[in-house]
Amino acid sequence: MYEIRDNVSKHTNVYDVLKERGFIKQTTHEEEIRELLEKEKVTFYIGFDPTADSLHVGHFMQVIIMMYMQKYGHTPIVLIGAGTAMIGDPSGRTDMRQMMTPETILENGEKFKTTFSRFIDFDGGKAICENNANWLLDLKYVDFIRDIGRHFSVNRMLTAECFKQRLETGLSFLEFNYMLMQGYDFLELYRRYNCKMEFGGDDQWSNILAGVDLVRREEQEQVFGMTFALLTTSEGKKMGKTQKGALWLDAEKTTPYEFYQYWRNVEDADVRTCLSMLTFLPMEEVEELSSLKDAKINHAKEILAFEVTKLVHGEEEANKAQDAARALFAGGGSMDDVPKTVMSAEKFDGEGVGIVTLMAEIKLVPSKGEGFRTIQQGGLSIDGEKVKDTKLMVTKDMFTDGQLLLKKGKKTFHLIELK
RNA sequence: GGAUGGGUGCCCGAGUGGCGAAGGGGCCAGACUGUAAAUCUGGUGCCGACUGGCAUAACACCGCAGGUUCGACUCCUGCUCCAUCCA
Repeated sequence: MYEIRDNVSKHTNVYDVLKERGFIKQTTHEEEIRELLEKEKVTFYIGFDPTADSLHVGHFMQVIIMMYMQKYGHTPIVLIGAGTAMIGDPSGRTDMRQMMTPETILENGEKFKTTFSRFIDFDGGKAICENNANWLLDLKYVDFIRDIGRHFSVNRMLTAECFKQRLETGLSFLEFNYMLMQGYDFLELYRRYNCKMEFGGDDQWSNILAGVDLVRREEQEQVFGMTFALLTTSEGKKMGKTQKGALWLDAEKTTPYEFYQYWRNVEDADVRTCLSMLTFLPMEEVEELSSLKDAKINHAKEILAFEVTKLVHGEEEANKAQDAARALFAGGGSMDDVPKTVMSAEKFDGEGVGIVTLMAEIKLVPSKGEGFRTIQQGGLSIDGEKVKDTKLMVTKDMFTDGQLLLKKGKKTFHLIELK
């Protein structure tokens, strides 16, 4: 469990804290929300559809919001969307999501739950974990459209931002229903837990409004919604995407070292946003670090990378990742935690192993063809020396203390260790 | 159900008988640098240890299956999926 320190902000109202950090994008009622958060302990919810087997950085932003809310005394409901995942949210998509089997959805949901409990305290009702499969799957079609469907105007839905794109490329009735499902979630949570707010990424705005509306119509009660900026680069591209796909929180899918490197390499222009939204450093410190210029900003990036890695993978892993990065890029330091493969020494007896074969074997390149190309283009070095010959045989005597460091391109390192 | 248009490599997208398929994006590498950006250059089917091999070996040769042809992404037939309009 990660604890947010008290010095994170001078503000006492979490609304001001979130505002200060640049999270808030749209609100249904700004003043009322601020006031409510000031006066009351509020129960709020954020939904997560288990469409993958690990959370990614986009989800993580939402988790951070919940951490802030919890720190300031409010009660988060983590809503696992096993029910809604059966439908698939069309928001911001140009094509339909692939249908998922209930088994995968269930499994993913379980993994989500474990991850959440690393950041949010579920003890003694301080947070609640719910699953909308609990009510959505048992709905009766006719009852549902009579009771809930009647509150939704198709005319209005069609004008909603989230369907705009899909009206051009095609939208099935299945997906069209997503909004009703999500709206209904809010109603259920209001009834069960007196949940008064729904938060989400800015792409969830239409869905959130649907819920706020529905609760008002069904219960004659005012509830609230708020969306948060999506994590984007200064050029508006989504952050947290790597060539391999998303940047996952699960160490199996994205190693702490890779995770660290991602943040170590963000663009100068994005340092501020990242520090502010993804770390709990006090704002003065954020300002100070992000105002560093030229090469000095690397210092800020190092802190960013360390802090975010620490948050996600713990201090020990963060230290290891940092040590490894320093050893590789700055020279010196411990090579213990550099990405590596241990291989048996006999393998390198006699003729040895072809360099390209070796590269492919340790997954430094996806195919041997790529390996040849890399070497031909001068993209590979061994222990700091550029490899010119694609026919190079790697033998035992090339290792120093049983280690050999391969470097592909500028930033990809891999250590081979003999055993 | 009918009519029309369309399915091309990671993505977008050209191509109407010689294509391992233009162009762009992305990605990889080189130069410059600060593990940044921008810019410029090269590369990007697979295999491989080489100026070679492979589509009767594959995830992967232009949606799938046949046919015409010396030769098919290109022509023909059937199927399938998508979009638009009509019912």
